[in-house]
Amino acid sequence: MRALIVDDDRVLADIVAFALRREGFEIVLAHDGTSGLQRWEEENPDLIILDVNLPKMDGFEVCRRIRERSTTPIIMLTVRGEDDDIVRGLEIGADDYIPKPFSPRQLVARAFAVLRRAGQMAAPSPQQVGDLQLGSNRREARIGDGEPIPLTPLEGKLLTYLMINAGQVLTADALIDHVWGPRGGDRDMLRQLVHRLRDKIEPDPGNPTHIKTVPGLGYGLIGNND
Amino acid sequence: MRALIVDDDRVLADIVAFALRREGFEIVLAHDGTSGLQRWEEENPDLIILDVNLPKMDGFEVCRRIRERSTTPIIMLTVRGEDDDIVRGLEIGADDYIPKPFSPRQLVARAFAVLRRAGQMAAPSPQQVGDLQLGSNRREARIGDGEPIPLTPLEGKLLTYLMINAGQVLTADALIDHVWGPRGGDRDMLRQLVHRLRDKIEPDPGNPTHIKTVPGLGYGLIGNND
DNA sequence: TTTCTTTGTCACGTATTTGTCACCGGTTCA
DNA sequence: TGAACCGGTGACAAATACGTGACAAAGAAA
Repeated sequence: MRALIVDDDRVLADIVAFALRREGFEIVLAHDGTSGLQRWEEENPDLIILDVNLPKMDGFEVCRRIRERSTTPIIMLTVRGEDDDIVRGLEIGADDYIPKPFSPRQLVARAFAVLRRAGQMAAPSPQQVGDLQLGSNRREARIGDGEPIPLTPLEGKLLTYLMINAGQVLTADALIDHVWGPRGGDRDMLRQLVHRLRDKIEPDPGNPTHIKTVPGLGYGLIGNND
Repeated sequence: MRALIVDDDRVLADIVAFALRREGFEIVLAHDGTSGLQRWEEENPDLIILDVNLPKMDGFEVCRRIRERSTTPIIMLTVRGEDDDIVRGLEIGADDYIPKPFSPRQLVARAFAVLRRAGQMAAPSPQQVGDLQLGSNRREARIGDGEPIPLTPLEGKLLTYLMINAGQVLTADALIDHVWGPRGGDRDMLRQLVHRLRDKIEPDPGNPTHIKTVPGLGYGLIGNND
């Protein structure tokens, strides 16, 4: 279980992180709205704790943007008494809100409650596709129960994205966008990256069993059901 | 089990002391902030009950100073309704708070709850990871049963944070944030700090067995299960 | 003050990672 | 048939990340 905490109050964020870690969560931290959104994309957490007041982009906006693309459970931290905030948050799609001040215990309890509710519908965030496993820090992969294979940052990014979308074919442009950002990469670089990744995770790189090529389109990770 | 009670209201302090004694605690009393801090250093209690309103140095300040050097559980006594106090207390690192007036039974229950939580974290993370031990004031480390190794304040801060998150890889930014605070440090400083810490706690600094580096990401303490 | 400890700054060597390019074989299409 | 295109591959260059040592600056202790 991985939780993303977005709060510009670093002390409070640390407290929350501490409380959740104690329950076995892995923690990803962000301290403003935009980087929160970014970390969400990169890390694909199972739970998001989101403060309302944030620099750069407020919690509502972050929540709204996440909801455009995902149903990851979101708990918002609001200032007590701001009923408008609460209503607005729930309208936008937050799963729960916790008014400050709160006890760490309360937060943990709500976190589990939200996850329990979500657990029935949400597909598990895919750390594993077929016999391919991705380490929690996205820096190592494992095939079956072989040795962990270290990945470079770009390789990790690519494989993460492929695994999240396992079974689908992703266009070259989409992959380039995600790995290098808009206007950051080109086909050559992607070809090279795929090549290097295959070298590591394909038993026979000349005859790939994980990353398939769809000529004229892009690449896809072969999922459990295709 | 030894509990330190810091409260200038001697009657209340006596009641608390009585309730805890009945549960088998040894009690240390202090009636103002500075002497509370002093008794904490001398007695190294397992639990601290800390009033907010104190002569000489208020409860927040005492709490903050203790947290600079230790994770001993702290329960703060606040005046009911002062939400700001509660938030501030938790931010500063208190483990729980009890609004006055409270029943002794409630206090005892919370004390045990806090201790239980603290005890749990003693197992997987905090003071000991693998053969690495951290002194309670986090100014010295020990490997196996070798000589204690003195640490500088920054080294202690870094190692503490790594130990709390043992087994997880922490990003360079997160580490910098935690050691120097926001916008306080840079990569160079972190590299140096890690270097110096390794010099002290790694038998062979060129081939680290405790602090592993994950290129492009950060560092992690190798835990009991990886 | 001097002295010692701790922390910050910088530069260098090395290894890793990433980007660039050229070439090859296969396919498509006129 | 052959030109154009696409993807796979290897070689190499550029950029970056780390570890390390030396030294300066800041701060604490004597």
